[in-house]
Amino acid sequence: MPHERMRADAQRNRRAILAATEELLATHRPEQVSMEAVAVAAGVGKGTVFHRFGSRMGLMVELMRERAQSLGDAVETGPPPLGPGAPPGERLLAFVDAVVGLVARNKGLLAALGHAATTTTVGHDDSHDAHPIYRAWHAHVAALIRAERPDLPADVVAHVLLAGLQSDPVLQLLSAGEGAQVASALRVLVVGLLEH
Amino acid sequence: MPHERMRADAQRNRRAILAATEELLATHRPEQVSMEAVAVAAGVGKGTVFHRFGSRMGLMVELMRERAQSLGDAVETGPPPLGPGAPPGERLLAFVDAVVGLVARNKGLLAALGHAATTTTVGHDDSHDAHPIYRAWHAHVAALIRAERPDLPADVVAHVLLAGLQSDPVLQLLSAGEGAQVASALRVLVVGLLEH
DNA sequence: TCGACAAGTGGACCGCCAGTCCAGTACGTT
DNA sequence: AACGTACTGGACTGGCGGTCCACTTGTCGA
Repeated sequence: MPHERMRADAQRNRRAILAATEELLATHRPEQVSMEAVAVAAGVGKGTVFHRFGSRMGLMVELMRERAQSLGDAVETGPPPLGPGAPPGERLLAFVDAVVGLVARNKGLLAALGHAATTTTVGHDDSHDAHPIYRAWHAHVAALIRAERPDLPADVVAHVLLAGLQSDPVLQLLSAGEGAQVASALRVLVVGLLEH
Repeated sequence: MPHERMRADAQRNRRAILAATEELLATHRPEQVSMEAVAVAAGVGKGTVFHRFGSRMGLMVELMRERAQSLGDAVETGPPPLGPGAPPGERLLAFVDAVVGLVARNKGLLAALGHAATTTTVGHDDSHDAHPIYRAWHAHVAALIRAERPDLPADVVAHVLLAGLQSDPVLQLLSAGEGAQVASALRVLVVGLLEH
């Protein structure tokens, strides 16, 4: 599991594959970034990609995890208002801004995750478990909402707020550089939520 | 274009295909409802399905259009609060309720639309134009928001609000019969929006 | 009533993709 | 140096959306 215990060539290929995926995602539409294309761009065989990441979903999640790492750290141990210490309302606003920024900076990746989620073979019965990053974000947002508005079904409200990050039209706004508008729209909704 | 001018057998097959799609969507996961499966279930050839609807997306949009017809009528010419006459705020709340109800009643269809959108070959350059039904809903919501809050970027806020209808986690809540919670969560957001 | 022609039909076919398989390769350990 | 194992690559599979075209069948004017 920890990358440090992997064979040197495996580590090298892991990095090459992640870098190639990033590169392709930055220059092509997500559904054009096939696993084979990634393998070719990384200079490895298709089997290697699947051996390492298991599936398209696994590859995308891993890439997303790297991108979301610093935000996760900031939320858990960083300084307020993102980190612990500030009142929940402020933390929520800060988180929304941060998350929109993160998604905007990685336009194609969220779309690719969504694409992978609907494309990936659904052989197993546990069907739809969202990717771990979404789960973490949702848990955080729901907890903050619950702290300010215990009267609301925080889980559901959190899902609705985060839905924008998976919606095609919003993703397109972000690609078009309208990240600031999306963030401010979300802020308006959150503020309205907090002010009873 | 008008279905009445079609040959009798073509009309019959059109209905059979739509009915079969509905049936399959109600009993299987959307990504398992392949065009071939639809053709078989309808008792026609694959070519007929494509001749009539052009693509997977076209089929799903057509089905959605039928389902959304009565809502569209109610909004344009029906009685308040859904139809014209009531203040924008009330119309917006009524519309949100109605739309959540509609989506809940057609669980699989929205997911299938989303799936079609990401799956469908993207040969042409006009890339992402959302399906007409989403466009209509968005225009309506944006207009109502603009009427109550001219200071906000109504388009963007409308996209964020409607995003829930395309988000997998929310769609799952709806499938689980939690439609009422989703509707109330959206109401809370809208109310917060309207109360400055 | 009938014949002709456009509209409708069906299913073989194409290219593409996620994911599998396994024979071969090369790293790290002793 | 020699060995076992984890890693590697690419041919292969199954299934998809969509195309093609020879064939059939409603429709409508004469």
